[in-house]
Amino acid sequence: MRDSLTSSPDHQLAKAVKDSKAPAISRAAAVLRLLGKSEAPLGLQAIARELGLVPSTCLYVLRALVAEELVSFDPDTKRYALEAGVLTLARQWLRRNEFADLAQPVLDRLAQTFGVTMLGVQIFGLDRIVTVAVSQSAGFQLSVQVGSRFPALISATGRCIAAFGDYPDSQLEARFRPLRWEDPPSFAEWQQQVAETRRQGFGIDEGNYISGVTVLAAPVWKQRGRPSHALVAIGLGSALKRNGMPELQDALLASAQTLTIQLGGKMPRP
Amino acid sequence: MRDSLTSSPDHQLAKAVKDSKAPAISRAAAVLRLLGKSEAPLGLQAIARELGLVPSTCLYVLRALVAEELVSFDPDTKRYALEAGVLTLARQWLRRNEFADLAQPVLDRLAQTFGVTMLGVQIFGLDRIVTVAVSQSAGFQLSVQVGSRFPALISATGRCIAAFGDYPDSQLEARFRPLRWEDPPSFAEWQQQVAETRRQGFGIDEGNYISGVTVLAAPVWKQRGRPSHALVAIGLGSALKRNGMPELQDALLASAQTLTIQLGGKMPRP
DNA sequence: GAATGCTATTCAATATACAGAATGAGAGAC
DNA sequence: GTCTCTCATTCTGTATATTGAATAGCATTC
Repeated sequence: MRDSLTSSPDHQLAKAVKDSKAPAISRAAAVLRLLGKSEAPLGLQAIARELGLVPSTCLYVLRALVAEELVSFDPDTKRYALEAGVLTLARQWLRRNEFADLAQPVLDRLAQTFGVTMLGVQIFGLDRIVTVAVSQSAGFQLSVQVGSRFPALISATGRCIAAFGDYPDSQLEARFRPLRWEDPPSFAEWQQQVAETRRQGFGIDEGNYISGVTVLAAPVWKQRGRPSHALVAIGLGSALKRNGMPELQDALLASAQTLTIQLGGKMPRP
Repeated sequence: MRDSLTSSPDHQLAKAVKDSKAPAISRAAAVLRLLGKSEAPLGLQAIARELGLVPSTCLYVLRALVAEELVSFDPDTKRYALEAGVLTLARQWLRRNEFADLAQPVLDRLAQTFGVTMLGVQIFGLDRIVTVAVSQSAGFQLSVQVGSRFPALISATGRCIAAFGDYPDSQLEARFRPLRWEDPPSFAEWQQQVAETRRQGFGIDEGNYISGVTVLAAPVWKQRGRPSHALVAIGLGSALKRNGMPELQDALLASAQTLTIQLGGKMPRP
């Protein structure tokens, strides 16, 4: 997901449209994502220009999306925005997502016990991870955080993905290079940390991703092979050291193993 | 949204596909909704049969949705299900939904003060309402409830929509008839309650929708005209009577009026 | 082990969704 | 007031998405 500065016709979209036998769907998804990213409702031209679509085609896409209640249309301003229909889909997804269900009480318990923010994330290969469950020790604006996306190899979860995913180094490096850290490790340093992660069973990011913030991640398997999810603990570095890192590490690892078993998965080495 | 018993090719979909200039999008939306409704992942044939689609067309739709990460595909079982991409869209919608943002603290306060479950809902004409924010006095599985849909005229919110929407009686009755209540009022009784709602400024449902459960709803306006949202309080009838119904009514009405002003709307009678 | 269901998938013909130009419809400049 | 610029929208021919049949895979049954 490259940030599009001002107006750069979407190149990836052009390819997706060409290859697909249902290009309207790629266009529709691109429109939805653009509307999601935008701070304010957008007009037809703005959308068409940003995505490199012909205005008339774009209009038909938008009309179809409005008819499906995925996009709202204000007849006065002629502006389009996301509609609540997307919420309904998300709710349905959450309802039958086993991992989110099973992880939630675990996250709540760990967040409360150790005073950290806990995430349950789903892994999408080497591409990215998505937050699917959240528990915060203080305050509770749950739903706004669920659904966040991050590059796969960033922070502690990234070290887990690299450690247990069995990817060739060349692929890892290609994905590693463009990452943005506040305090970036070198690829060599990072590979050592990945090796350490493989040994310990969980990953640590000590202020690399965000200065002063320590992140722990333990992988969860749904099938044998590559991990499908992870449990993540996020805390201020100082707070974590005081509050017993070792205990949190043990608890995190144990919870991840329990979840793996509940999901019918298999840890890599018995 | 008619419940499709077993296998009834979707009639509404057929019409939507025909009228639209981008039928693939209607098909895609129908597939997403079907996958959302389904308890388990579905195979290609099952989806095509249920929606009345040609299997090959359905395959292309599914492939496009998989490419957009809105649908997941298990190569072993050849089954399709909703993917986490829908979550990301929902999160983006929530982030820039003014009503949900403004309503959340209000709902939290009312839920805690009166020991009731509070909802913020968005109104879609005479068709339906969608829950966009939730606060429960005990326990907190927020996200799973957000996104729920109900028929527009059901329960207390329905009386508000009828009272302040200025719809012709014939339309109201057509929408009223098919509603399912546990203890259904007659249309005449209901119209009296609607009149009462117009007088009081908020709607009450005392055990009609669900026996033993009292629901209060106060409308919120985003523009002049028809109400766009509502605040809803749900409690056991007995608990509500003890805990000071009048106070809750006043607080609900006051909060709805405050929200209306914050959203830049206008109450009907100055 | 062949046969019979069921799947998912490919393929070739054609109905139609789409691109691009032409037309309306407003908003602002002067 | 008129002109102009930009926006949304309609119109029309053609590349192509969709269709329905044909193929291929994979269990289960006989």
